Amino acid sequence: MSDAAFLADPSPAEAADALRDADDRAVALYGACELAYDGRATSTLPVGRRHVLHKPDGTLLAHAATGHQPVNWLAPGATLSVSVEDDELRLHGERDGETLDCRFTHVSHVSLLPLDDADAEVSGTEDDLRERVLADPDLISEGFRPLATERDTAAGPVDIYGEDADGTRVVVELKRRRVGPDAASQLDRYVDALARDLHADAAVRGVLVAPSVTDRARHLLAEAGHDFVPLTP
Amino acid sequence: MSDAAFLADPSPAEAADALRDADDRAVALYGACELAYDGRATSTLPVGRRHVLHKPDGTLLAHAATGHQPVNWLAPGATLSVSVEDDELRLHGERDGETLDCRFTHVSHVSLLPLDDADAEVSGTEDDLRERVLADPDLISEGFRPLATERDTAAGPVDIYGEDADGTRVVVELKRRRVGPDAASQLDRYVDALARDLHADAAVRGVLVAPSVTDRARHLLAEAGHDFVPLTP
DNA sequence: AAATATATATCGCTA
DNA sequence: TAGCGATGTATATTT
Repeated sequence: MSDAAFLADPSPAEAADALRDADDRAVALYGACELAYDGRATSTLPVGRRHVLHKPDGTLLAHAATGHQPVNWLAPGATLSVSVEDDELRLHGERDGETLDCRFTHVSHVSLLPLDDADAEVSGTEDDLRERVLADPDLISEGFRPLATERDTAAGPVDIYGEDADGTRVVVELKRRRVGPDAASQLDRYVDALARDLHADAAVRGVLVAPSVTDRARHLLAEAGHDFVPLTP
Repeated sequence: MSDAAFLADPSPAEAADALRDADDRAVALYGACELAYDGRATSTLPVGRRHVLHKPDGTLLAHAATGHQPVNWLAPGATLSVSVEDDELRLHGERDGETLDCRFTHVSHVSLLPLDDADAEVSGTEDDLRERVLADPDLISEGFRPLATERDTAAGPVDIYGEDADGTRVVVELKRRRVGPDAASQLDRYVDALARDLHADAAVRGVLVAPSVTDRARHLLAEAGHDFVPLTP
């Protein structure tokens, strides 16, 4: 792969050439530009100083002064067109009917950056929580026996499906974070679906496993007769 | 605000000084670094070439070759500590019990970038959809009369609350995108809650407004007796 | 390609 | 501050 390269105060044509010669390098642009997105919604931004990053996978990110999120972007897979019109650098990204246009009134800096890809090994996810429950099923309730993970139902796959000490079928829904009403509804859908899958009169117990639960979710769980088991990943 | 500044091949100490002198400017670093995140989860990445952006609001973003999402990050509000140890630049970000450490084995480039903030005017949102329905309530059903928006219930605020041509109470839930089972459950919660708020025997009709629905969601709606109105923002 | 659920989601609003 | 829902959510997995 080519080396990193940096251009200070390039002309629009030089900036355009840099973008075209990027190969597998990411391109970071700094300058003043106007942004216009159209696709899932429509958004325009007046000229302002931004940091624009184009990755070799087509990702296009325009960052303003604040926030984790780019102020405008295109997801991976976009194709970029570069041109110079009226002595201005213009980027036109397109992907799946979405477009993002950047009109640079001034380009202050262009960097060509070889970046390494890397999958971060993340732990503390819902998968880890599941491993923990499977390793010690008594965490759910004394004598709980897991029978399957990702068991399919009409409502979708259930995190853990198993049996109580007294033979009652149990649906376990795992959440790594404090849960709200959505998780209670989700568990409810699974329990309903499983009860039908089995038999009209089959008793199915629902268990929500999470670090904690909001009041409203606790209420929903109680109403539906489901249990909550506090457990932190 | 200070001007933009660019440093090529800075020493670790020079890079650290640049970060400390950033004032209200964002700092973009390019080089090889090892990343370690700990907080809501745990993640480590071996040394690799990355693009790291630190914004004046504390946001810290580390980008690898692919993807919209940073490979590691801290949300706005983080505080950054900069140091040089073993002749290496080290960043330590901290926020609300979360930490992100960047150990640079080599810094190739540092930029100090004044960025403008900007709120993008976005159209095509759920708010726009609501305006459209309020302007032409017949879109819901012939003779529908909106009575309130964001009407509070025990389950949360309802998008639009109103009355049918025949006086039946109606709960309208708006979605700007194709909806799945979650939206059907949400509408169901609202309808249940409103029926209780009013009277035990009050009939409440649920209407989901969205461009389209998935099969499973359609089933859930049908089971609960709710209606679907196709409408694209 | 479509559907479904997760995420270190982030962001904005409201009580 | 916590809860709650929207987001141009992105991303992974499975069908």
